[in-house]
Amino acid sequence: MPVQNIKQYLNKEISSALKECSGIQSSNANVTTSSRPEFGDYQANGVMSVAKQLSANPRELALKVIDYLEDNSIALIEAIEVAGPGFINIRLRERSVLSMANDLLSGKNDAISATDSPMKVVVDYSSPNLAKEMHVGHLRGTIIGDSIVRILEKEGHEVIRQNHVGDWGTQFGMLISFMQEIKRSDTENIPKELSDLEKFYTAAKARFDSDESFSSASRQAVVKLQSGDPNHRAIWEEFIETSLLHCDAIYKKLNVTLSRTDLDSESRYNDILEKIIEDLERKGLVTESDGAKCVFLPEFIGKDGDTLPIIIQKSDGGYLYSTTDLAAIKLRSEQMMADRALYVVDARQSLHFKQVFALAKSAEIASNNISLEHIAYGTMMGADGRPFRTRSGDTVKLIDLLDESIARAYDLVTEKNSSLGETERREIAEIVGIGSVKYAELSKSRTSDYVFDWSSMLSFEGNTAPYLLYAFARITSLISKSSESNSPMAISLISADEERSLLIKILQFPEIVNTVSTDCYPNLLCNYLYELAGIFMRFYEACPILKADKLIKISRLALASLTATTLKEGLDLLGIETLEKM
RNA sequence: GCGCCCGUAGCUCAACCGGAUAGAGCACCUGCCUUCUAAGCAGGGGGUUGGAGGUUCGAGUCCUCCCGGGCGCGCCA
Repeated sequence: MPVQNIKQYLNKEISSALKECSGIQSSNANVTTSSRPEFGDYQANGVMSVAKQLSANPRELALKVIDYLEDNSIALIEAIEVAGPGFINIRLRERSVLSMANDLLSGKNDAISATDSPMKVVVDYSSPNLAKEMHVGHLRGTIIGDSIVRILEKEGHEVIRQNHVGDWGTQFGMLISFMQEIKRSDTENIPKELSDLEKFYTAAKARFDSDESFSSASRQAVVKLQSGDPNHRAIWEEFIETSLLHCDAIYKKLNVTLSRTDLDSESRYNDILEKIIEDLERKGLVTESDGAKCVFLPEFIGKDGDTLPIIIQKSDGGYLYSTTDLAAIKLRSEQMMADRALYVVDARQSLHFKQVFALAKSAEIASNNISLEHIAYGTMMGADGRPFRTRSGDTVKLIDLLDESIARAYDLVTEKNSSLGETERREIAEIVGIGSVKYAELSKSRTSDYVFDWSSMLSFEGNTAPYLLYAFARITSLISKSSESNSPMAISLISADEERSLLIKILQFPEIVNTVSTDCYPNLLCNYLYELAGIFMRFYEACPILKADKLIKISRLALASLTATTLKEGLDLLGIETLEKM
């Protein structure tokens, strides 16, 4: 079994050595990559805390661990030594590193191979509200979710995408009522502007907020829709289809893997919502409060120290988000038999999910075998530090942001590379523009709120997608210029520090991917790829390739080629396409 | 009022569940295109990690308090 994940491997080996030397079974070597290059390639930080438990001298314990490891001679390790208060510093053996890399180059091993414990994972993401067009706030969940899905699949898990679109809420009553009003009126100049769903929604909302009789008609309309009235149903279907066409267009443009078959609309649960309520009632969990059906779980305390309700049915008989979510959990647990269900949703909904998950578990709607996880992401803020809006108070349409990014990329490629033909520049602009926007979302830590800013979102310098794409394009160009491109390549020697750092960085790719698939932080993958590209750039500046002696030239070309493969694979996992030229 | 999240360079963000000298990009300054793509590279200035205590070999990270911000808290999703 070849070593794939170096960190994991070292951690396992050193941890067991530490257990052996200390007698403490819970010993963890806590191996990380070295914080400074002069310390080596990896370091073990765990000896000190174990030594404390024994009240032993940490350096002495570290020495014992090293002796033990040397007796068991681990091929990967070239040098190992104690440093500072009890760190263990490790330098990898060049021969082992080269052979690992060459196994990747020859195709003998894959950088990411299928896990031996595949899981069935439901990923609920994107989930726009179909009453309006997608706006910039929908970008984050869509992009992060799509990256997580790609990574899980790459690792060999079975992934079920679920786009839990909002198509069944109160706003549809409002839209239907408004549509009926327009159809009744004979004024020809009111456009039936379903092509601009956003305007239609805004107009309907204005009526809803200003006219009492309209808003109560709207509420009745929802009830009619939900009870299956054919007229209401027909108008509703018109809205949904229009809205889905918008979504399809956005997903296509964004290169997001969602399709119609992944739809998990709220409306599909309509018929079983009643059964969910009955089930909860039978289990004695439901309390009626002010006419609404609620479940009170003692661990949730709200205002004034009262127990917080989970409302599952409104006093007018309507169902809520909580109800459909419970129904979705039931499906995902009982029928899909998922091991994990990931909800990639804005952090502001964390209380909602805590409640729903807790209820699902205690009411046994979800089995004990499913792990329900809210993959929360931070809110997009405006420059004023409040959730993002434009000056007029409207949100920015997602499609406008994407088009702007592509337009700016087009101007830039025209300026940088005017010799390229029109269609080629359009292609480059598309990939650079979309890639930049996606990368801007992915590269920030998932949980923190972040400020929306056109210029940083659409920047093409520094830690951005174009930086990575540029590194890739340089390598493609190199390879196409070399006459050796067809001969089998291998990295035969390391003649410069830059080569060594690049090589080791490449081999760390699986470590990162593995971390992201469990913790769902794609920004770690972005950081990694940025560092990888940065190391490549330095290597490229410092080490001539095509002009080098034949042996070195072939070796460096192979290294560059492996860098390109890694970059491409990584960008692929982020859902970003690569370019041969830019 | 209660709960969750956050406060790191002028700005936007990192920091691998407590590790060694807190890193990038933008902006600013200085170099590098008759040699593999300058969307790049090399270098410079810029920090009491909001403040005060505490825990220990070691704290941006953990605990307490304070200041400041965001979000959530009964019929929206």
